[in-house]
Order: sequence, then C-alpha cells, then structure tokens
Amino acid sequence: MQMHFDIVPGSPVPIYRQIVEQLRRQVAGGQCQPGDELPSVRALALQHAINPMTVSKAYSLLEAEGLLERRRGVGMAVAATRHRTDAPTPTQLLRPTLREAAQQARELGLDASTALSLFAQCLQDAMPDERQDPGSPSA
Amino acid sequence: MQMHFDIVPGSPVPIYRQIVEQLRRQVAGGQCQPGDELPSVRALALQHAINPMTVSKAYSLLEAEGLLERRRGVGMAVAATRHRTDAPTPTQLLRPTLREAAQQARELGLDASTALSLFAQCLQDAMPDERQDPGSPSA
Amino acid sequence: MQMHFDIVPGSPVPIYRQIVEQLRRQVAGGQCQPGDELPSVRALALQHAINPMTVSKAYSLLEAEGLLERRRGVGMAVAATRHRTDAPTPTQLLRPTLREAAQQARELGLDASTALSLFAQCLQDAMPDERQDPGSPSA
Amino acid sequence: MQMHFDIVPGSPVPIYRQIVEQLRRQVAGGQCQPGDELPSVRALALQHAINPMTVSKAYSLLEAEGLLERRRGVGMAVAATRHRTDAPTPTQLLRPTLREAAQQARELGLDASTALSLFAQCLQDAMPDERQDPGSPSA
DNA sequence: GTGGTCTAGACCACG
DNA sequence: GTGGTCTAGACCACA
Repeated sequence: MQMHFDIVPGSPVPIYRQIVEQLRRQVAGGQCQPGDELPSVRALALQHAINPMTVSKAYSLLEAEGLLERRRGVGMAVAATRHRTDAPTPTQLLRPTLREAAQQARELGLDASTALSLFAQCLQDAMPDERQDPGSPSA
Repeated sequence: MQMHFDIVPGSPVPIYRQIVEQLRRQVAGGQCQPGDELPSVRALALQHAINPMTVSKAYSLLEAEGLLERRRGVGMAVAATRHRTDAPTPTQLLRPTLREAAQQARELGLDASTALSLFAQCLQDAMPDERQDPGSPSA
Repeated sequence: MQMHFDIVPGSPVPIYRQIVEQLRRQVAGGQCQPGDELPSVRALALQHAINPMTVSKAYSLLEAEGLLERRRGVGMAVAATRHRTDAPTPTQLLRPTLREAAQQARELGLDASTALSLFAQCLQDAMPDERQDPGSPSA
Repeated sequence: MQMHFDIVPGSPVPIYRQIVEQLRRQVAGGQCQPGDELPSVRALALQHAINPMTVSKAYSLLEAEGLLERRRGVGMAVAATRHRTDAPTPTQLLRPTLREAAQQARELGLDASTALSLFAQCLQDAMPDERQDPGSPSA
C-alpha cells in the first residue's frame, strides 16, 4: 500500500508531529502493514514543499518509538509488530481527542445528544465511502 | 455567575490560550452574559499561581477580539454582543474539534458507530450530572 | 520593499502599538504586499534598542488580526488578503483621525477654510517630495 | 454661556483628559469667556455617570495650568487671561493633531489632495451650521 | 483598587 | 536561525 500523508503547513500542530501522528494511527489501524516502505525523506519533503530536516525528525522519532525501522540503503519501513511492546489500540489513540471534544462541548453548554449528532455529521464527511465495513477491530 | 477557569499548567496548550479559549466557549454557550465581570488579573494569577502578565495577555487578546471590554479602574467585563462582529455559535466552535476527531477515526480505521459510542462515553464522563436540565448543572 | 518603522520611545502611544498601527497603514496603503517578509523580532528589537518581547507582542497582535502570518522557522510575512475578513481602505483608516481633528477645530472656533489650509501645510511638511507620482516617493 | 463637555467613556483617551483638552480648546477659541462658571464636580460627574474624582482631577489640572480659578464656596470659573502667560492660539492647539493625520496619510499612501478632500468632508460633518463666520482669529 | 507597559533573562519548539 | 512562553519585578496611568 502506498503511504500517504496529509500535511497542512499552516496548521497549529507542527509538521513533524502531523507526520508522526498520522503514521501512528495508520499503523494502529492496520492501514500500514509491517514491511511497508515509506517514501524517502527527500521525496516526502519535495512532495509537500517542506524542509527535509522536518521529515527526518519525524522519521527518527518513529524509529525511536519502534514503529519504523531503518533499512540500510533502502529507506524506512514499517517495523514488525514484535519490535513494539506497547502497541496502542485505535480506541486508545482516539480517546484523548474525544475527551477534549467532550470537555469543550460541556463548556459550550451543548448537551450530549447535540454533540453526538454533530460528530455523526463530521464522521460522514470524513468517511464518504464507508458502508458497514467492520474491517478494523475496536479494542 | 462566578467565572471559573480550568488551568492545566503542564499542558502543551499555553496557559494564556487555555484562558482565551475557555472564555470564548463560555461566552458562546451563554454561561457568561454581557456585563459579567471577570476576576481581576491579580486575583486569577494568585488563584492559579501563575504570573499576572500571563493572565493579562489572555485578557488583552480577548479585548482585541471584542469579547471583553475594559472598564477603566474597575476591571474587565464581558462585552455586549454588538461589539463583536461575528458571534460564533457553540456548534461552530465545536465542529473543528470534531472534524479533527473524525479524521483521526478514519486514519485509525474505526467505523463511525465505534467512534460515536466512544464519544458517547466521553460525553458521559464530562457531564456526569446531565439529565433533562442542560441549563445549569450544579457542580 | 524593505519594511521600515518609525519608533518614538517617549511617545504616549506604546511602542508595540506604534508598530501595529504603522504596519496596518502600510498594508492598507499597499506599501507592503502579501508575502513581504518582516524583519525578525530580534533584528527589529536590536535596531530600535527595545525589548524583543515588545516587538513580539506587536507581531502577535497583527497575526491574530490576520494581517501577518507566521512561517515557522522563517519568520513573519504579510498575509494574503483572503486571510483578512475586512481589508480596510486607506480612507477608512484615516477618517477617524480627521474626524477627531474636525471636532477639535470646531471646539477651537476655527472655520473650515482655516483648518483646511493648516492641514495643507502639514501635508506638505509630511510629504516633502510628492509631485504627481503618489505611487512610490523615493526617500 | 453654558459649559458643555462631550465625554466618551469607552474612548482610548482617558476621561480626565477629555475634559482637560476640551476646555483648553473652548477657552483658546473664545467659546468660554473669563468668569464663566463651570458645572460642579458632582454635577458633571452625575451628568456623565463618571467618577467625581475623575472630574476633580481634570479641574485641578486646569487650575494648576491657570485656565480655571477656584472661587471659594462657589465653584470653578474660567480664569482671567492675565493669569495665563502662555495662551496658545487655536492653530497652535490644532496643529499637532493635523501633523499626526498628515503623517498617517503618508503611511497610507494617500496623496495630499485626497487627504484634504477627506478632511473637508469631516469638517462639514462636524460643523453642519457653519457659513462663512470668521468669528475666531487664526493665529 | 484596576489594567498596561516594558525590561531582563531563561527555556522551549520549530525548521 | 526563527518565534513563543513564562517569570520576576518595576513603574505608570486611570478611577
């Protein structure tokens, strides 16, 4: 599968962190399988018109985390699962964001049902082609 | 109503921004009415053991935004709505966070129903006492 | 074009505000084009012998206003017009000052023609080299 | 003649200063004659819903300046001219404001004729009933 | 009492 | 290199 990253240069979240977190999620969700190769630092940098050092920093963090492994002369690839002792599940990764959203909803005086239906809209927008595919395990 | 702020000193989001965003939401949600007076810079700084300038920075930004107005010699108060060009609704303020969450859910390979039920849990945790009176949950 | 600021340290108008207002006017007047880079915080602070935080405060306000945008690792630049909700015209920015002056003239019992000729003098003093090329008066 | 003040509580210029400067101008322009009595501190404060201390501060400054004199048991009145050695003329008082406006016009890239016609508009708005009354001497 | 401004200096995050 | 954040402390302006 071809690795893909959504990079938003103007975002408040730093670029290297966008890369790190997106890859974490894709691995946790099974979109990336062990052995999948990543685009080279230079290629990714060129593609998104960002600094190669930024890409390199992201890759290094992911390698230190055990999610990526460096293959001499070839590039980076998704590491085998055994290298990662603590593989977070998709729900573990999503929960902090949702907790923050729930807290905001409370401060905004919204009730739960309003917030839920708003989230349902956003989910539809984000997954236009989803049917009832239970492809990934919900921990 | 007595103004209240949840300050998390170690958070990645800067303190002054926590204040700014919480007050934005409280105003949008109607928890703060125009004319409500805010705690003084010094009081809020003492209460949370932070530097007065940090509080002052938050207040100044909110004043520049038109959400607060300075009453010289008295303090700051929530500004009348007419001073604000665009009064965002609670829904408008929550949507970006939920969109981000939906995007993450997609990257994690979670389906919509899983994400929704996870969010429902978070909402219950955030609003422990909500029943059919969403107006003023007494802490 | 090289960005330039006239800073008067002893003025009743605070330094950070001098920067903010001058840049607002230069942008409104087209002296600054979108994409133009600003002097770095440290450089401007050194040049005028003021504290970097003072410059930073001005830049931050202008960014919050949508007039400037941060380019991480590079510096600040004049933002594209679309980032600004309302781009005030030079006339709109000058009118409040002139209204104030007219009000003062009235209180002083001066008639319109006297006030106008006085203003004409001031304009000549302020624009010594203006002829029929209002576009780029070379200093 | 009945003394009148335009007080704008939300203005950036402090209230006491609004009073001081308006009276300076009215005296310089001859709108106030020596002997004219001022409203009492309490009356002015009540009328504009401001703090009596603010009015008092303004009156004290004007007394120190020699523009007002305190009449025991009666109140303040415009002082005789002989108490003021340096009576500024109307044009002297207006020029700083116009110089500032001219400077702003330059920064805005406006040419002199545009600025002048804009000022002419403002003058008309400020003096709706003026004909060709040369009542006050232009120094 | 209120907030505002500025300074000096430290430390961090980003590219 | 860039800007951001926070602190500590001083001094001022306003009501």
